[in-house]
Amino acid sequence: MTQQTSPDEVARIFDAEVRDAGDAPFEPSWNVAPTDPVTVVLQRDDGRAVERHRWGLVPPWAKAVKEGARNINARAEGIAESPTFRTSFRKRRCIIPADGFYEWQRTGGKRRQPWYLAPDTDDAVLALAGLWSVWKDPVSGVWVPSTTVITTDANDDLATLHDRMPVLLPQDAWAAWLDPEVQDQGLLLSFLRPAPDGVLEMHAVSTRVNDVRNDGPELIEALAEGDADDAGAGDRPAAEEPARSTGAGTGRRRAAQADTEGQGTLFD
DNA sequence: CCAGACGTTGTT
DNA sequence: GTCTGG
DNA sequence: CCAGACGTTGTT
DNA sequence: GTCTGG
Repeated sequence: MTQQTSPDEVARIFDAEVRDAGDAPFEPSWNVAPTDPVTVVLQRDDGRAVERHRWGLVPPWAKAVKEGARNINARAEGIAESPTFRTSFRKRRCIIPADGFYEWQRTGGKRRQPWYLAPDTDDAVLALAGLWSVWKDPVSGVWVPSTTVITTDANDDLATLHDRMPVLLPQDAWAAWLDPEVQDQGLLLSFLRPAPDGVLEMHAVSTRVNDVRNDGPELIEALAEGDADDAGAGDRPAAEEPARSTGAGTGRRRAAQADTEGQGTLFD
């Protein structure tokens, strides 16, 4: 996924407060990879918080943090029963604010063609449905917050790329999803369905995104027409010093007003 | 009772 | 932590 | 998700 | 083929 929106901006959009920014400082990213820190929105006792969690849910019984790597996604089907996810589904739901996400298309050959998907409404932030947990490292005693992205069937827009997609929560579902007091599993599960068609724009991008060492706004640039099989940089080594764009105009978005309006229209 | 799993993706 | 398999 | 490793002994 | 790292 991509996360360019700053925690402060996310806090405005979701009516939350930034917490725990120190542990995993925010950097805009166009290539958020498993085990990387991700910005999440969740409900604490004293209000909504924007935090940074490790991507890949580490269950409480894990012996090592790496065990979370397998849990980067949680299938919506069975999420209420699975030992790894059910407690989080009942008590620790969150939203992962993403500017866009990637899907890899199997082309028949070995190469996987990445596509970038983002709201067709400029300035909207996607609200990916997620779960979170905390795990205490038995060796160091350090508490590690972690998160997972819930997936469901792909909608028709994505069907040619892949058969799954992240769950996108419409704005009118945010409050119930984040509220740990809400226990109506039927209601919660009803949110976990494919997004309506037409809310996402998609275009093929360079295979540079396939290497986690690459990052920067160039990763989401559309390939020229007919270049879908282009190697990009997938068969070349990643840059030794990957670009972290600090250029003007990146990592910023316009007023939250526009964001919330955009989001509000996504599922009308 | 203890040991071992606990997950998703995609491929065959 | 909790469930399943043996 | 994709990329990259997948191994030991011994030497510098 | 399968696992680990990011």
